[in-house]
Amino acid sequence: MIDKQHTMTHTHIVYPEPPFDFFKTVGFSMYHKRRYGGEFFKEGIYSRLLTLKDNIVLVQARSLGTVNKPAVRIDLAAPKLSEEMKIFCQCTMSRVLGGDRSVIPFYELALQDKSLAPIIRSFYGLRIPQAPNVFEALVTSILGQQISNQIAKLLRTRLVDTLGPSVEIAGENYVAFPRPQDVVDAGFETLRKLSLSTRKSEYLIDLSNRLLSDDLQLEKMQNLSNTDLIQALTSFRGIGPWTAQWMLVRAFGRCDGFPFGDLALQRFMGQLINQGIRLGPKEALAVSERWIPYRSYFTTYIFAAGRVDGLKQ
DNA sequence: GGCCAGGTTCGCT
DNA sequence: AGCGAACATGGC
Repeated sequence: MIDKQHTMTHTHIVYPEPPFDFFKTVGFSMYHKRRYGGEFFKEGIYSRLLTLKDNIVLVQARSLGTVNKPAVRIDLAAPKLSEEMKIFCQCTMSRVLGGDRSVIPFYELALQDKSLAPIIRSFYGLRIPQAPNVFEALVTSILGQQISNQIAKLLRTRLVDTLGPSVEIAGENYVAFPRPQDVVDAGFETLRKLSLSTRKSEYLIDLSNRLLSDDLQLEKMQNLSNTDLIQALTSFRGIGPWTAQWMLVRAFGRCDGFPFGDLALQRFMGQLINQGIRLGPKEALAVSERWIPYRSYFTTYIFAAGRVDGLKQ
């Protein structure tokens, strides 16, 4: 599977806290597709290229256990694999698979809620999959602003295919999510040619330049409170309340993010508790108070349910 | 065929 | 402060 002659490899097994459903979590992350952006899923193996500076590592994860006795085998392969990279990949994959945040406190709260209990049972073991880094999460969210989910996917795949570093391993081609430098190198015209709007192209290049010049140090924001984090994120051009809330959920590992401005979220909540009539942002926010401080989980679970078939259980 | 889909900024009134 | 335009495609 991996060409061992030209690569260094490393294997380890992680044991997430149960319940952990590998397939539901990966499926949710990838919309149950074989390929989604820089994520690949084939024959039970979830693959991704992770980048740190100039290093590129192929990471492959597969389930060895069950939902209640979870075990995940992680295989790394790269031309050169330092201890630093091994640790980086291990930490990153743990977040990507949502293994670092327990669902149990959320279940205790949600199972008391009659409207939510069936969804919890249907998606038992689903965790919150996170982007490997804040940059990828931000770019993905900016691409998804305003336009339909389908178009967002199209733009994302085009961006990854065109700008992302790629490697071929054992006859299989893998593409990594573009790094800030890749976006800057591509330039405005290239982004426009991918059908990104003038605004989105500007946002992405601006964001990448700030990251490269150390003007903006996203990972340092980890220490901020939710309120301060929202404040910090929305002070940048192209990041509004919707994007900032999704960052809490998808990038910063916060348990109580709630993108109340999201049209799909409002629709799903309307189906859940308002006879199918979409809630307004203020109503959604008011209703959500009963799920504090676990609204990132609520958001993930209601999207999982809503994507399948409305909210029909 | 028209309208709406997983927002946000900016430049007009 | 309040409004409309901007990226493309598919489903109803």
